Amino acid sequence: MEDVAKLAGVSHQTVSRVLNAHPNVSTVTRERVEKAIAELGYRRNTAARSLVTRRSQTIGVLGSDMSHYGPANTLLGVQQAARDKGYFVSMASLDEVTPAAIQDALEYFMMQSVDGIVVIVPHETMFESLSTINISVPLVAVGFGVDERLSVAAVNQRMGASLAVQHLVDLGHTAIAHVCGPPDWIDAAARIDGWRRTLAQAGLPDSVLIRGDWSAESGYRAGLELAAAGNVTAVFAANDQMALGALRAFSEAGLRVPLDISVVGYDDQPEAAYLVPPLTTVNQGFKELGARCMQMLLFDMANGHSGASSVVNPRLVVRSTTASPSGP
Amino acid sequence: MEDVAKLAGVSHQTVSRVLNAHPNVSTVTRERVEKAIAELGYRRNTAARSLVTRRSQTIGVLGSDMSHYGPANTLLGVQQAARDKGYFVSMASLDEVTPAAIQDALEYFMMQSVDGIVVIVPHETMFESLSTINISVPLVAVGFGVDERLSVAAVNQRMGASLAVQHLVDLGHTAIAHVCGPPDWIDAAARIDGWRRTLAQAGLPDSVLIRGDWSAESGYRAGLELAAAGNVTAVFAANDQMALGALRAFSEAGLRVPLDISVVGYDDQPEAAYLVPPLTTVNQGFKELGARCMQMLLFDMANGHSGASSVVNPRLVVRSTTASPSGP
DNA sequence: AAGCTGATTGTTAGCGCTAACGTCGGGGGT
DNA sequence: ACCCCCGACGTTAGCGCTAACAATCAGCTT
Repeated sequence: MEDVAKLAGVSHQTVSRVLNAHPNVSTVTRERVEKAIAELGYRRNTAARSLVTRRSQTIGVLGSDMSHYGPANTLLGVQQAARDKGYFVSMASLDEVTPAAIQDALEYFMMQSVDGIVVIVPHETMFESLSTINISVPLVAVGFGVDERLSVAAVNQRMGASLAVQHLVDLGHTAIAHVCGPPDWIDAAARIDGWRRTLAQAGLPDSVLIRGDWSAESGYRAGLELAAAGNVTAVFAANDQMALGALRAFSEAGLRVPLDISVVGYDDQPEAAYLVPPLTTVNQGFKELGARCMQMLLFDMANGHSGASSVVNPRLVVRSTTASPSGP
Repeated sequence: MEDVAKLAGVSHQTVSRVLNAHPNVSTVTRERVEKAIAELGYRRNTAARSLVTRRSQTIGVLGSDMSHYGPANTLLGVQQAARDKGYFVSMASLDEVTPAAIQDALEYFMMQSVDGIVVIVPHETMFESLSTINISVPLVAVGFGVDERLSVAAVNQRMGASLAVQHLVDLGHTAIAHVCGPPDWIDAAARIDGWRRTLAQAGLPDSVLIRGDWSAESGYRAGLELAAAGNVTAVFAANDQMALGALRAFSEAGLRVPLDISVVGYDDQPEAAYLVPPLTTVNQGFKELGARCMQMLLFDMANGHSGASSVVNPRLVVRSTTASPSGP
């Protein structure tokens, strides 16, 4: 930095002012300094800066289940948003979602003195752990229910489920099954709830609920089961993978989609549009979610813990796996 | 730190010595200091430490295609190894694998003054970019071919493919198709190569090669195609997803696995063991790969660029989708 | 007993940066 | 003409830590 100052014929402090976009620097000087910086390929030392500003410009992202579409994309969304805002992201991923592992990971982030933490661990267990653990930096949880002790950014899963189910109701379906995700997953529970409420609101009775595990395999099994029973005209699957499995099961069972049975997925994975037939599904907008996350975290970092929540609305994407039920 | 020193009745330097496990500290003093540290919940300031040691204890991990099993798990492996070695990991993921995006991400890491970089971008494009770009910290690339300009940690894909194909050859198969991954993916090319060489070594002619895109869908289509042609008794799929798709296609086509046709996958995803029938596949040992990566990076960080390479040997996992071909 | 050795501890000087304050000069009000 | 003010810089003092050196003392040797 001293070198830059010398080359530009100013003091190191003026260089600092230029770097920090301080107002009281004349245009001439600013340009001279910028030229010197470019010429020397100077980069400011993060450690020294952190030492005096007491901020690391780093946020920690705690994740789990990164092989799943949702968590993986949420991570990417957060990471991109952080980078856009000039933050670095440090990540730690949980092999097992236990209080001890969570504690360890948070301790790791504290060692690094991160400025804030984003938690992407969509399990009830995590929710419980967070209520007990007390951490000294702002923390935003992704995908949890609203809770005054926690700042939360989430996709409105109930609304997403509602969108899917209401779409089927509007088409005239009255028997709408749900293939849900595994227990302990918060999103799975929320989607079940949304499915149930929407049926109730439409004055329809509860329908078949089959437990899956997010995998295409489990969707396939559920599809076979539904095809055999033959008592529904539509299925709402809690993710696209399971919808894919169900589609295949129906095709094997000789059921035509959407003529004989309608299918709605959830996630809008890139493949969804290229399935045969293209899958009607629910888009969650992970980029947006990541951006909201950073926004909340920045707010909490500036103003202290808010306990606020930011909810992203999912969007129904109608493709070709849904239609009105054919006559009985 | 001064507080800890005061509480322990020593100088701040002695506290520093204890923290850095310096030899010349008496046991009594060490214990007193440790007690004081515990009592005050003291954590040493990373920024100040970095400022003087000139190391950030952070490595940057550049990744792409994190929704795929391979890259995602490599990242997890590296991340875990880094944490074990006391390093923090900062990540940046590429939306698109272009020289500009790569350059940007590396620049981002330089701003953060990472101590080293791990690149998990399994594309030919990345390899080309790395040859031109010159970066001032040690860099280890994952999964690339050996190149003296680059330090590389990789799974021996050719061997993995060989293991799979040789297993089929040993069972007596003579017509072994390959469903490969998309172009530009280094691993896909290496597996094709391994398949081809092993056939040649066994004195067998080249067989059917069908291009997939890693998705179950593409494996399914390939499976249908192979079933229709009926000219092979075994299939080696370049990943488990495609093997899964092929299994389904064969089942639809009335081919019994492994009686009528054998299938070998690649990756050993957790689901592989639970498919029906359980899938014979190749395990890549991502944990090990991550550990090797860190080992090489640490070496290069200590001794300057080595251009060495560390190769992890994959392991064939024989389950129930492979058997000797039935008579003609 | 003086001197040397080595183990243990304390003292000092930065690492590179920013915040706070000091300085300087030129323009406007009286 | 005088003063004051304010914008545009420079100077100084740390942020919390570690490396290098200085100091101390016990246990030896000569």
